[in-house]
Amino acid sequence: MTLDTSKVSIKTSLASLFGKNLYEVDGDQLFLDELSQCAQEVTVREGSYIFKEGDPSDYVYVAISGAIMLERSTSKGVRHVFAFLFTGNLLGLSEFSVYSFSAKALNNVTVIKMNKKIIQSIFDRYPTIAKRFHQFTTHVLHYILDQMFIMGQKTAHQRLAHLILDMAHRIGHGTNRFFLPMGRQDIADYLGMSLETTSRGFSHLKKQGIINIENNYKITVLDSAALKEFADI
Amino acid sequence: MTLDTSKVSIKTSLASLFGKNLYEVDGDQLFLDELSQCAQEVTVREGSYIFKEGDPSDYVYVAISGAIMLERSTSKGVRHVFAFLFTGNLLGLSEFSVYSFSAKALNNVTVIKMNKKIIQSIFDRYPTIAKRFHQFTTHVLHYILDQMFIMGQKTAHQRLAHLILDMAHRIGHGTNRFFLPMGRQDIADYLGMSLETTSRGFSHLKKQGIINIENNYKITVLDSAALKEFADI
DNA sequence: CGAGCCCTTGATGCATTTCAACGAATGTGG
DNA sequence: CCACATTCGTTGAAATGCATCAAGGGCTCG
Repeated sequence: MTLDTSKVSIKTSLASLFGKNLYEVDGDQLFLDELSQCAQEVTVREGSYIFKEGDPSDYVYVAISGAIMLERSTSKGVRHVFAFLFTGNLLGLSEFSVYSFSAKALNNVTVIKMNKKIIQSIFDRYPTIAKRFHQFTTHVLHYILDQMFIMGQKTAHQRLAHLILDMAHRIGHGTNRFFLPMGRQDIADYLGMSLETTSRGFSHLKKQGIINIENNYKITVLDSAALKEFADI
Repeated sequence: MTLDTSKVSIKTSLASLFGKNLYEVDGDQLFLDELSQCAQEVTVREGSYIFKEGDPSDYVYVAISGAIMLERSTSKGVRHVFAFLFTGNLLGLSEFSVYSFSAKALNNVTVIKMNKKIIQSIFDRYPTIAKRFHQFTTHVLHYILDQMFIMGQKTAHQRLAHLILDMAHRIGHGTNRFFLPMGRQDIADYLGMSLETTSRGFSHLKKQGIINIENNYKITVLDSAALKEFADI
């Protein structure tokens, strides 16, 4: 169980988690050495689960590459998608003994898998790292609050516009062309609408000349200002 | 700026925050002594704000009595209600420099007001307390996730049924009779629906014999099983 | 008693879901 | 390499849910 912390992809992901200048701070190299002892690089194939709702929450994960979907289902089979995660995002930070949702790989995914108990003990000895970690939790809280706001306030098409803007930002990193890793049904279950409404939303934005769609998944934002206006930001 | 930590109401609230056996743990009396130095009991009149969105987030609050509503407004005047808080709930745990929402007193409220910087320094010296505090953050996360799940749920009336069950649990504490501290508009802005739909939802549940309503605010759950069935849990 | 506030109820139109059919892309076996 | 099945997305039509507009009722307080 060792982790190559000199690998660029891993560096990038850890930096986005614990702070950009992680490798510059005094004593952090020690932390990284310890981390590499309790961490492990794992690949997960498209469609399979990193962990499932109800599994003992023994590990914390950091996404290195690929796209992950957090979902939960009711006993009656109704599904809800909580989030889409990408490089640098953290999974499984529950304080509870079991995960309260499942994490599904939308494509081939690599993650860093860290033993929660060991990482906890590391945190006890590196309070600066622990603080950064907990700051991350409140950032997540902040993000979810925004998401809740969107869920409550917007019409279905506006919510979709907001998702596209979010994806353009998180996947496209500023460029206006990106590849959606999830299907229409996933988006529908994320935004709380039907599959058909999602599809109509895409079609509508395309007809308006605001976005372009190739092959269902390849999206280009043609008029970013109009999209923002439409999303009512 | 001193706090009477022997007062029963304060004991109860702190216990619900930091753990039930707070007063029994070794060294925690010391923590409480320090806390009492940086904390203050404050009363807030009905309708006024404990803090507002954009205020510098210098304080953390714990609700002692009364009901609090967390809300946010867009530039265009659209309001969203994030949460209703009661005895023992924590407010203002943002890691950001300003609050990202406002906290309004729904009735006369008393809170413990704690200086964030001082409490932070206390946490540095009492890691056990700090850990409990951060655990609380993830509990909030958990709660909000549930809320998001409900927001994605099918019908408006189902969401309302969820809220009633939640209130029965949190205000009524198991009994089936409780007093709603918020108005129909607040509920509407919380569940992402119109005032009228909220009202119709209440009327519908009343006609079905599932709940009873006196004086608009006094609610009795007559058939808890039916209400759960309706909420589709 | 009247004003003001909040809640309720009704009517109407728009947004969204649901049902259903079709089309595009992908993969499989003959 | 071509039918065929399968999966996923699109589109249309009908039904339903919800918001909006509008009016009325009950409560509280001056």
